[in-house]
Amino acid sequence: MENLLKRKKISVTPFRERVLSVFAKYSNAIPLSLVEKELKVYNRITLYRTIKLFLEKGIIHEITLSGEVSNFGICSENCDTIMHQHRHIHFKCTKCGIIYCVEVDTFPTVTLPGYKISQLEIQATGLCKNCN
Amino acid sequence: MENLLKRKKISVTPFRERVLSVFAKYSNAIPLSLVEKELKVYNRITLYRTIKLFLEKGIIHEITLSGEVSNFGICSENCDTIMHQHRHIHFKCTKCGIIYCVEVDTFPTVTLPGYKISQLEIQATGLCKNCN
DNA sequence: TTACAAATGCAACAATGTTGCAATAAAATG
DNA sequence: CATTTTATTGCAACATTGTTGCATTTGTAA
Repeated sequence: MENLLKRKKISVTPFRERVLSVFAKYSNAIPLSLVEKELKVYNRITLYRTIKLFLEKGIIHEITLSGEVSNFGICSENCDTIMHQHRHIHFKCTKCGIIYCVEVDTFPTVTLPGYKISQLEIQATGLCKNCN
Repeated sequence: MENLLKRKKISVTPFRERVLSVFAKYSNAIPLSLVEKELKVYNRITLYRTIKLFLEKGIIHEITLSGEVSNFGICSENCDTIMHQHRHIHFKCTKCGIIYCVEVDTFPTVTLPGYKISQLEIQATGLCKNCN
């Protein structure tokens, strides 16, 4: 936890560790409202700034599904400052509502004539392992 | 324009026709701010309600890319009230910033062991036809 | 342990989105 | 096509979400 912050070359503060531990507690992506609920006592402004910093440093990544609020999840190792890697698929279960980052062996490739695709983001909805 | 509203079984009003014509003017997806700019004179509340209604009725669909504001585009014919169909790929050009809905012949299929995928949404970033 | 840089919290604000309700306009009916 | 019914619009007021400047506090490195 503390190591992660040091590795990303940002100051280790109690608040940042608390925020990180919330993300660590959930293996899936969670909305800001849940982070706030888990923290119980917190400063809204500092939280916004922390989330923004974590996004910039590649500590967490944002998942936006149409018609949903943003969800945030801890990045896998291959994320970096310049670009978030998405070798996983964002999956939202229509029954339990949980948003998962599902790792896949073979990530689909798409070619669009005339276009140059540099990044691909796949978002699926349906039933998760538990609800299926 | 008027036909589309009638086909979707909602009242035809001057305001709705104006909003529709803005979407028709742009072949790609546009953010709310651009709709507002194009309308020039409008009521903010009515616009929100109109957008919400159009989304529900499958007249427009929402495109959410991580870190971006939502964009809206006119639905292709196969959208309906229950579910928006996405046989196209949402493409955001990193150079000009335009968001396109690119139709594809063969839409990728993804299988996740244990999961039941009912809908797939693909969002790509890179260079568009013009900027490439 | 001190000096410097960075993070935090407060106040104030800006942008975005929502609700109840009265006035108004569109649709349905005879 | 006039009238009734139903839906839409706009206002006021409010709720939520996100931002900025600045003083205070805390973390880091020497």
